Amino acid sequence: MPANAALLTDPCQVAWRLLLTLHAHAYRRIDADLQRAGVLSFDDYDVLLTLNEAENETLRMSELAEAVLLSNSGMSRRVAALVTAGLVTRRQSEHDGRVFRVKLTAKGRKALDATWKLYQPLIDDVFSRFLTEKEASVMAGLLQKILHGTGLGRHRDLLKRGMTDAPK
Amino acid sequence: MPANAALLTDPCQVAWRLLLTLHAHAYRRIDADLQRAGVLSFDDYDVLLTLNEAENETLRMSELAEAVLLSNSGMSRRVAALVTAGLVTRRQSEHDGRVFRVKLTAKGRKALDATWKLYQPLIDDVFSRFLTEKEASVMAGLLQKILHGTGLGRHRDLLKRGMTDAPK
DNA sequence: ATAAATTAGTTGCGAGCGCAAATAAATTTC
DNA sequence: GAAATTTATTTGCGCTCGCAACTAATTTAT
Repeated sequence: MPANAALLTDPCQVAWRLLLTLHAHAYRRIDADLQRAGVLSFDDYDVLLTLNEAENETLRMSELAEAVLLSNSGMSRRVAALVTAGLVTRRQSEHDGRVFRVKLTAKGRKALDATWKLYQPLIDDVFSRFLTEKEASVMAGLLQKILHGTGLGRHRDLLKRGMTDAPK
Repeated sequence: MPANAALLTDPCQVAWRLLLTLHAHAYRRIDADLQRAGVLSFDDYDVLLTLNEAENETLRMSELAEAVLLSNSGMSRRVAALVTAGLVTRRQSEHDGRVFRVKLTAKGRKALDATWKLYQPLIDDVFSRFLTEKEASVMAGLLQKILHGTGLGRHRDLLKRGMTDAPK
């Protein structure tokens, strides 16, 4: 049984699989709790947070889609829902009629903060409280190293001096 | 901007978010590559791998669903598809007519191995190759610590002497 | 023994997603 | 400067999922 044996001996494989398992458990649990609390869904939170961190709190559809790893079509529908809910606005660019810029509304910012109040302790519940600050730093460093290595870590450079240079 | 500030300073929050980002990127990329190669999907692979690791290569529907974090209904449909594809069998228990046991077929085991041949280098591409063996061990240790802490790490105890005691 | 309650698994339904085709607005080509 | 190409975004369609309702099999209660 080659697959089995390799999994159990190689620490990389073990780490990879543990990462998958932890993500699955944590995501499911947090998403369920957020839904039960009646605040933003995990995925909507991600969109609004991305907007909140963006220059002027605006991004074009495609930028938003790429940032949260959603297809353009998926983002199109999701933004439509967020507009209906009054959490963002979506208006056509004046310079280029093809692009639509999405912007966080005051209500959206409020929803973001309200969700964060619940989200933060949930992260703690399933993740943070099992790590010392030092361990968390080590973990963050390793994750960042991997993300940076794949060439995909540039967009969301959260660590240290990450916020100073624009995503370009 | 409270949400923003907290994210950027607390290493736990940074680690958590990096984990989400890495998972999203890696999952998408691996899943796309597997699909392009025409082997098992990531999710089907997970089911078959779980069966492969199980005692006698059989599990009941609900055990399988819980192991891969899928709803019972979802597993019901997925197993139906796998049966059609000839990768597993599903037969009613003699002792208790309510339970159905799913079992890996020879063809299923073949598909598992074929997928693994492609899957392994993909894991390396997006994950393993950026870590030394020591770093991978550290990472695995931290992840395991968290999973164990949440009380959800017991089912899949991959590290060290994990395979000796049954899931109970 | 039979009715009520419990357990295992499956379907109806609505929601969200990605892919590919369609639309709309630039830009390039000739 | 009109036609062809390219770019940004939105719809059509089929797929998968989870929840709740359902069916079937077993256990418990009386």
